[in-house]
Amino acid sequence: MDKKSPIKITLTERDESVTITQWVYQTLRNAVMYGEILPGRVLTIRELAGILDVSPMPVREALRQLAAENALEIQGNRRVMVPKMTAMKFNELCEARIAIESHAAARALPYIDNDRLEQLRSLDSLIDQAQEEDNLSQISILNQNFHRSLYTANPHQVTLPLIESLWLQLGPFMRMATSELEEHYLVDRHNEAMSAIERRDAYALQMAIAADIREGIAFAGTPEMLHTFIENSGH
Amino acid sequence: MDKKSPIKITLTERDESVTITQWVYQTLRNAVMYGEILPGRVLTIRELAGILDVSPMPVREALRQLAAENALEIQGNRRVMVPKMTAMKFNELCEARIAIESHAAARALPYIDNDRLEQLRSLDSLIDQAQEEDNLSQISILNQNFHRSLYTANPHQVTLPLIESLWLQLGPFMRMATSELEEHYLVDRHNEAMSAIERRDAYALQMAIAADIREGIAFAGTPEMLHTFIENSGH
DNA sequence: CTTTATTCTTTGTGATCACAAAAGCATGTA
DNA sequence: TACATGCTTTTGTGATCACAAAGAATAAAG
Repeated sequence: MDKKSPIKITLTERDESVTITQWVYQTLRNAVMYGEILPGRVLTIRELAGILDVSPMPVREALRQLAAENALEIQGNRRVMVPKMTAMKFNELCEARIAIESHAAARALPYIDNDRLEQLRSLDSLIDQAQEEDNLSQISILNQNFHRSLYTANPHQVTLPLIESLWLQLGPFMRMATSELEEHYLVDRHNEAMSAIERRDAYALQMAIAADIREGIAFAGTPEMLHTFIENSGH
Repeated sequence: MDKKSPIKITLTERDESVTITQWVYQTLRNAVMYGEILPGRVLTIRELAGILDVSPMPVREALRQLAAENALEIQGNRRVMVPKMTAMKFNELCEARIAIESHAAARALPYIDNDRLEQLRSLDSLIDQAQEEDNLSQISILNQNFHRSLYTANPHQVTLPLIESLWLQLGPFMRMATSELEEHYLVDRHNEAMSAIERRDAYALQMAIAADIREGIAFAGTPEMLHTFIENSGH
């Protein structure tokens, strides 16, 4: 029955107020994000429908949406798979993150009021706390929240969906990166960012965000780590 | 029957080799791109299915895909509409274009070989030609092709889908912009870009691309033009 | 043993239907 | 006039089915 790797997807309780399609979408999105599905794995509608115990219809819609967000790849022969990663593509994704996110940060800066600043401070200290506790997955989540909170300060925000698409494509590697974070995190870039925000220094903020991204993914960029990853991608 | 504006969508012959969903997707995408559907207009699956003379199913899928690409907006109450434009949002979209596209151009530069260079030159001269003939819609299309051809030189390209999403959101305004292009196009930025490419000067290329985008949309950014646009958006 | 041809199975696509939620609409009340 | 209330219609969601194309497996031929 299950030719390929059996696919173990973390299932969460479905909130009644949410449509089945939305639930399937979130479930699959998390599965991709957390690397639960190997790159290169071919996904079939009926198989996923069986695993998630829903009809094929919501799966169809969720897959199409994820494909549109570049989280999944539609092969010429109308088949869907998790895209494979390469060292070069990984590099491009990181550089794209830096370009877009530092831009988004600078564009958000004028809109940061006291409430937002307080929220960012709170997230910052939560990250420090999680870092002391070595709670790696928590760090990863809080870090994303920090970035998101920063960018969404801009009420005319248009880049966040693009940024989220990049996060989704980097997926498991963003987590991988944080797994060795402590050793290399010599400078707390978030504190730098906070200070730049308080001084209303757009350029310094961009530098801090760029450094934060670059340092957070530096190791994943090292040959060893990438190699293990690309190997899994290969087949 | 038709409560709102009747929706006049340009229909093209459907190629047999293409799925109905893909054809519907392209048709609706063009309709949004060319401003055939007013912003704020609520779209219903069945209405579109009737207009396009297909079953509701392909329309459902196409709508979801376009929504994922930020071409359409899903309101809280599971309804789909063409997003309204505001002056601020328009500005954000333009600035985002500049940030991402100049980045994409710089990243593509090392990969531009002679074939690509020749292709760009050819497009450049076609644009000059269309400009002499005042063929505005042709200019708009060729201009997009020029940008696309430049960015896709990079074989590890990851930003093009994001850029296309921005183009889609700017949609009709990119055309609007070109309608007064001739008067303001004092400097041919494409020639500047070509020259930068030949000199392998990444910084100059970025500046040329940024200027090209900024000048191409400058008038749309003027109060008058935006006002007429936002008025239509308003209701 | 390898390669080609044929059958059988799997899978995406698209159509149709049932249902519940949302929207529209008319009527009634302050 | 403005706002609430009950009814009707519209609409998105999700399930099921038929079908053609793609894949996999088996058989036949070199």
